[in-house]
Amino acid sequence: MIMKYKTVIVDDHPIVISGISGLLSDLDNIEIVDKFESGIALLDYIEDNKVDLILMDIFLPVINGVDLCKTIKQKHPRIVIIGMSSQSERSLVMQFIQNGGNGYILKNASFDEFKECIYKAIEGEIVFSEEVKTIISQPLSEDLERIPGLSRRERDIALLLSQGKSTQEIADDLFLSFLTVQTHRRNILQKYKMKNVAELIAFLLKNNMLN
Amino acid sequence: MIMKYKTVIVDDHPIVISGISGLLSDLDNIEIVDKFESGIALLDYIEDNKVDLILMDIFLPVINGVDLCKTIKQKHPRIVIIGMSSQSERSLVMQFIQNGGNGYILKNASFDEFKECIYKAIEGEIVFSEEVKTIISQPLSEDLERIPGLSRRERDIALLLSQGKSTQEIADDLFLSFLTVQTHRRNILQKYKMKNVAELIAFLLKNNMLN
DNA sequence: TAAAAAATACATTTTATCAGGTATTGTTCT
DNA sequence: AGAACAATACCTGATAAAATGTATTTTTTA
Repeated sequence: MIMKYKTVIVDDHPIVISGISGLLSDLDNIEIVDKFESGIALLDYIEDNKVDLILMDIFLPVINGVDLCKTIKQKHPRIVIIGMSSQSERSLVMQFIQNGGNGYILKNASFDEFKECIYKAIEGEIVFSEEVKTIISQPLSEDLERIPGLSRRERDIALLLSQGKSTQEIADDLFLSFLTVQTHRRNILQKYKMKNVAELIAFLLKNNMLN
Repeated sequence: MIMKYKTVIVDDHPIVISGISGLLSDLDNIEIVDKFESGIALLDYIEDNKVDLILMDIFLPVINGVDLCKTIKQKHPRIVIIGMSSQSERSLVMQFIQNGGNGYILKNASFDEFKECIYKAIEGEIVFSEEVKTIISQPLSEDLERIPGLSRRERDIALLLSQGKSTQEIADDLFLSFLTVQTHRRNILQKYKMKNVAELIAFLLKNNMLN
C-alpha cells in the first residue's frame, strides 16, 4: 500500500476549494482528508488528526493565513504549508515564508504550476508560482519599497487620527499623557516626512498601512 | 432533446474556473461551452458562437468585468451575465447592474447559493448572493448614503489638503484669498460633519471621492 | 547581555485650524 | 425672472497642531 500525503485545504470560497480538490484528485500520492473555510476549524482538526500538507488561502476571516501558518508551524513544524492568494504583495509573501511557509502560489497559476509546486514542496523545497517569483524579485530596485512601517502604538494613534480625534482625545482613549501622544504624532510625521496629519492619513490609506 | 443554456465562464484563476465547472455540472440544463481567462478572448468568442449565460469575474486583466459587461450587453442584450468577485463594494455592484448585469455573487457563497442565483437569473430575475445583499442594503438604510458630493472647487481644495498643503499654500496655488479657502474648508467639513481635515481625508479616500 | 527600538513623558513657542457670523457676486436650473 | 447653489471674501476668538529640544523606562532583538 502506498503512503499518501494527507492534505487539507483551507479557503473561505467554496468554489476555490472545489477547484483545488479537482486539481489534486489528479495527483495520486495526495489524499484530501478534509476542507475548511476558516483557520479556527483547521487548528482544532490538526490537534486530533494526522496532516502532511496544508493549502491555505492567506485572506481568511478571523485569523489571517500568515498568523495561522506561524501558529501551526510552532506546534507542527513537519506539516508542509503552501499559501495562496489572488493578488499579492512582496512583504506578505516574505512574511509568510518567514513564519515557516513552504511555498506561495497565486491563484491565477496554471494547473501545471500548481501541481509542480505541490510536488516540489512535499519534497522539501520552498516553492513559488511564476508570478510570485516576479513579484518578490522586482520591487527592491525602486525606492518605493523600504517604507519603515508603523509600530503598534503608532498605528493605534494613526487610526484614531484618521477618525478625527484630537491629541487630547487620543490620550484619553489610550490612557496616555497628552505629551506622549504629541511625541508619537511627531515621530510618525517625521518618519514619513509628512507636513501634517492630512497628508499622513492620505499616505497611509493609499499604502494600506491603516488596518 | 432538451435545450441547454450555453454557458461561458470568464475568470483569470484556473482553479476558480474548475470549481465553477464542477458546480455547474450538477445542473442539467446548463452546458458549459467554453472557459476564458480574459475578456478579450470572450468578446471574440461571442461574435461567432451562441451564448446564453456568462459567469464572469469582475477583476480581470486588461478589461475589467464592469466594462466587459457593458460592451457585451450593448451588442447582445439577451445574454444573461452574472458577476463574481471575492470582496466587493456597494458602488461596484451597482455599476455592474447599471451596465446590464443580471446578478452578482460573492465567491464565498455556498454551492446552493450559486445554483439558486444562476437558476433565478436565467428565469429573468436580478440576483444577489446573501453577502452581496447585505452589502448593498446596509448603507442605504443609514444616512451614510445620500452623500452630497464635492463641488469642483471643493474637490480642488480637498485634493491639495490631502497633499499636506496649508490654507495659505492652497490660496497661493489657486490664486484665491486665504479667507476664501478657509470658507471652503469649513463648508466641506460641515457638509460631511467631519471634525477635522484628517477625518475628512480618510472619509473622502475611503469613498473614492478624491481624484 | 548589550544594543537598538519603542513607548513613555515634560515644556515652550510659533503657527494653523476651527467655529461663529456675515455678505457680495456669479452660475445654473426651472 | 426667481430660486438655489457655488464661489468669492472679510473678521475674530478659542483651540489645536507643528516645530524643537530633552530624557527615562520598557521591550525587543541581535
